[in-house]
Amino acid sequence: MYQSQYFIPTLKEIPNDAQMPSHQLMLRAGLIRQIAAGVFSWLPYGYKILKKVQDILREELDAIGGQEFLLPALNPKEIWDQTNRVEAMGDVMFHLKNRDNLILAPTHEEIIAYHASQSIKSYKDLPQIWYQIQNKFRNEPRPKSGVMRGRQFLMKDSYSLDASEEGLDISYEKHSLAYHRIFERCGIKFFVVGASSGAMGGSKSQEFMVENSFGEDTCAVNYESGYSSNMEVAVSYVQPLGRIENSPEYEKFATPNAKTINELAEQFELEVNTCAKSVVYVVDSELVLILMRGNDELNESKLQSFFETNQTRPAEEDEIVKCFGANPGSLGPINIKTPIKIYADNLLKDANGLVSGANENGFHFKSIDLLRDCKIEGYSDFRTVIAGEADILSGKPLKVVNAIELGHIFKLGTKYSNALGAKILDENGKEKPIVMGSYGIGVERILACIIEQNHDEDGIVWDKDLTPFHIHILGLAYDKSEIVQDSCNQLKSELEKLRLEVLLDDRKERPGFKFKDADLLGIPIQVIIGDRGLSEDKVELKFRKSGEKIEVKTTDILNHITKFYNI
RNA sequence: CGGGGUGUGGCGCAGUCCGGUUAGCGCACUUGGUUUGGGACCAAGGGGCCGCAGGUUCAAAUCCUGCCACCCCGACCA
Repeated sequence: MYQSQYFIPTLKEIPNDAQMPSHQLMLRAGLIRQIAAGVFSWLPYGYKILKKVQDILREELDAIGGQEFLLPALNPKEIWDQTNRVEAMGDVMFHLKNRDNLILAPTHEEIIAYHASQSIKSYKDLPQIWYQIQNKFRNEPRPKSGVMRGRQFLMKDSYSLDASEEGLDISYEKHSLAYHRIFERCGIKFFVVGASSGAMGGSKSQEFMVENSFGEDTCAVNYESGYSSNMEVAVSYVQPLGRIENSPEYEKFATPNAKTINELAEQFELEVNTCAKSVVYVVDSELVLILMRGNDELNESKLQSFFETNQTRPAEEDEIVKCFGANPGSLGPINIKTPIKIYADNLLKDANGLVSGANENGFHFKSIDLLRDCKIEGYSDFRTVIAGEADILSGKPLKVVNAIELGHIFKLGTKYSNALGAKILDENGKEKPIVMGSYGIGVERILACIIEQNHDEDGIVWDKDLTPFHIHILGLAYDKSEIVQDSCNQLKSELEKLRLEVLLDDRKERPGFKFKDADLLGIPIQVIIGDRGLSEDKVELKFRKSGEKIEVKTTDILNHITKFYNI
């Protein structure tokens, strides 16, 4: 490819709209251009590498028996009504104004289940793995970070269809392995976390995450022990409070200036951990009290999975006052004006000797015994893990990091097959719903993550195993020097015979300009060919990653390159 | 949806508070010349409905009203 004829509009300056390094570089190196918030065009240089990422996805999915589909972006609303997801998705789903019975598909579980229901009738037809690599449409409230979160985005989605839970386990495991291979081949450092299944339904679910300060998820990790978990479900080892010997009757005492746990602990010389904090939530429009240890923070995701609902919110002050007869700051499990259900964090299980609010402004109780003095409906892990706490695997400190969700694998179960009537007859002639799994990867996110992990101040640094071009030939004074032209073109055709992809900078630009552009584009090897070197029968080789530059004889250049690419 | 910010040539910005030449600068672009191994220099050019609409005024990029777009924080995120 001659660069003078290749549309690759590079930018010297960082576009004002881009914050994330990968976003900046994708714009600067001419991979993408934004067309609206969360909507991007892929330019030739970007699309070239994006297709290579897709090749990897296809190879690895084909390797586990996947079959590629091309599914429509326009879907009949009727099919989506059968799983009630038009309502569940709400504003996230794009609707059409002038064709009300169609929607833009945000994902394709329904369509897959629909096809299965039509044509899969027997356990003998299973298992199947069906996948697609296509644009999905979601009306994201706030697109951000370039292709990281868009309203139209490319997704690899696969779906497994099995006759049994055991079959699903196998399909799920196959995907897990395929995902490991995919991300390894992309050269991405990642980790896997257990995740909450959210509104998708289903049982087991894991996310493939990439540590990144711009990531929208938060995870607790310890790379040494291998512990990693989304903060939604992360746990750590913390000693429960337990019971103390001496357990007198609880007793009210005045705490006029103590509104927070810290103030209370400080003024009365108490252990923060023995103060039970009262957190009031509205769960499915019912007020509940959650007792937390000291300054532990309630984790709303854990609360939601405990109550199996996503309808939760902190109670408003007026609701609290009305129910408890006291203001926040003096709340506790005893003497509630209108008794409500009380739950407590595992660390407080059966504890005594606690201090908590007396539900009377300015007063607290001490020596509370949860076994004796109040009724706890249930204990669970409600607390948010804090960085530095002990990892449950190794006891070593946990790190809390931001992360990008690259892939997600789900055991869906029978939710969609039941809703769409995707049923089979088993060995005994008994009708059963197909057991499904769903497995997604954000294709453009892969590219963004590669660039996040492989760039420097000069530009992108592609890996030799995944790069738009293998060699970047920089012809210095190409337009003036016939000998440079001949030399460049000869090398180009020799390399192309070896099936290596070559970008030849034949533009009428000054050397410095070409060097800067080449570093920005990030092709692994630059071959710098100019009159100066050729006069001594030499060219220069620059390795983008290390920055190392070597002068080699023109007769040796091919050897160096084939060695680098192992061919 | 709440809060904040920004819209001026392809990109990055100044000018807006305090209205008044022909709207300016750097990069990019065109032509000519000199240069040519890390984003050259000189000269001459081309390119703007100053986000859109309405209003105030003799006069609006600048003041007022409404709207739109984009970015950031939050909420949300199958």
